Amino acid sequence: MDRSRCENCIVRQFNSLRALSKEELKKVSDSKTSKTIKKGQPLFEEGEKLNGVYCVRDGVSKLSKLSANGKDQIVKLASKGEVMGQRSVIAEEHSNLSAVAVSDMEVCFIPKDSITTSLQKNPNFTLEVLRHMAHDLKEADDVIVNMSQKTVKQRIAEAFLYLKNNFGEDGDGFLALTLSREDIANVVGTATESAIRIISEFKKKGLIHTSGKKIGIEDERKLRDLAEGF
Amino acid sequence: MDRSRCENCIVRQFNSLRALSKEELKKVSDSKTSKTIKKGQPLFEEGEKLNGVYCVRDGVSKLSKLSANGKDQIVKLASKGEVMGQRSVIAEEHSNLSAVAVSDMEVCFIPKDSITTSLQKNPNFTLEVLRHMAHDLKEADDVIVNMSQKTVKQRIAEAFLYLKNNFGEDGDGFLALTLSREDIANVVGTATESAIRIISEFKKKGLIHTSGKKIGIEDERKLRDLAEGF
DNA sequence: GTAATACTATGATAATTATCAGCTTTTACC
DNA sequence: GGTAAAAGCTGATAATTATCATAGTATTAC
Repeated sequence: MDRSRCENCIVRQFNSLRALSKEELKKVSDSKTSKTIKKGQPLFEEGEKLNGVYCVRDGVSKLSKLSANGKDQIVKLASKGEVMGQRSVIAEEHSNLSAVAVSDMEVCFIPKDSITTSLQKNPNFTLEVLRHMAHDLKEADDVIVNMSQKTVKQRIAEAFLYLKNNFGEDGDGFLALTLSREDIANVVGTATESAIRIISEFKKKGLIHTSGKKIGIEDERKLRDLAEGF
Repeated sequence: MDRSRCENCIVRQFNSLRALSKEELKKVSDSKTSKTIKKGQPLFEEGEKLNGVYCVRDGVSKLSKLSANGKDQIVKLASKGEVMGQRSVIAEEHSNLSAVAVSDMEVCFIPKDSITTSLQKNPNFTLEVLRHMAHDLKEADDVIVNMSQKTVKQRIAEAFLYLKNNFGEDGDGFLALTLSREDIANVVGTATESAIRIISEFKKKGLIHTSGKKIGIEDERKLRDLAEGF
């Protein structure tokens, strides 16, 4: 079985491409190109015109937006199965976000033509994309509320729980996705020093343990209570 | 001309319902009910199961989410032409937001059946809804960045500019949409007292003028500079 | 292997924002 | 039209968070 073909790609099960017909999928597969992206490399930049979407086969990318004060706000972390750049292609706008790999990645670039024609002809696919976007919008609403109503401490606690739930742990009990302290700060929207300070505090309190950049969750219950505001 | 019919409703031009066929529109119009909502009254509550969507003919509604600390975070203000509850109906989930009128409203309630059948059968409509949601998602991303990277002062300045751009001014140079100080605080995600203090400060500096609850923009340029961080 | 560079860490201090308390003004309602 | 309730306002203070400075530690490049 040729795993480089979309038809045989497991990742597809997780995203809206599964609603494509056999013929459509064949067309997509014929037009796509595979890319390997090293950790730290950009996939696309804010303001760039996207000629297609990126389907993540492996690895994780941060989607961020530069704010006026020069800091990057990470809006989302996209991993296996997620399609990046959909929003911009659908709205026919330049990208509002930058995408940079936070781990080595394997992605497929799908030119927008095959996407847009399917969007116009296959209601099932369009509806599937719509459902995904509805979900993303809900998540975005939740992020807005968390950002504006929770303290930095709560947001960091929540971020660790999020990382565990979405990316899991390695064999040694550390979070499988290792982010730099700066990236963690940019996820929760705070200064790097503040993030580091709170991480130290969590460590002292036995909520987490660390080894270099790696972070492991020690007391999930307490972390959750903290995130909820108790 | 019967203006109570969707076919003749101008508001429709602003939202995705314009992509419906004549027959679909007729069906929607036959099944919809018109409602008058007084300022302060709820349209629906967070967690409620929505059996349809609300199309705003007149007035403004706040869409908010209760946070753990008991404060309401206003995520969006919906006015003429906007469709509320779409996201929940599409995702087949309970609403993640509450909707409360911030001015007297006229809305049409459209049962979800006519929406979902059109979503399955009319790709143009689905695509139109998708485009709108893509736009909402971009706006949500922008809000996330503003919330996490800007100071309360900047966010309030921005909120006033937003109110002017989206709802305009009355004959006397006041913002057409009058929000309570508490609502303003809930839009920018701060304590009511902090919002009031900053409003007083803006007044002293000649950026705005007030009369009771009403707020008028005095120096748009300076307000914009402030919002941008200068 | 070592120098250069980026990342992590911590202290001191300043700025921002929240909270609590008390007061005045406005609004709503009988 | 009077009164209770709600909303608006201000001061004092505490808590949170950012900023600046500095130093240790890890990574990378040559």
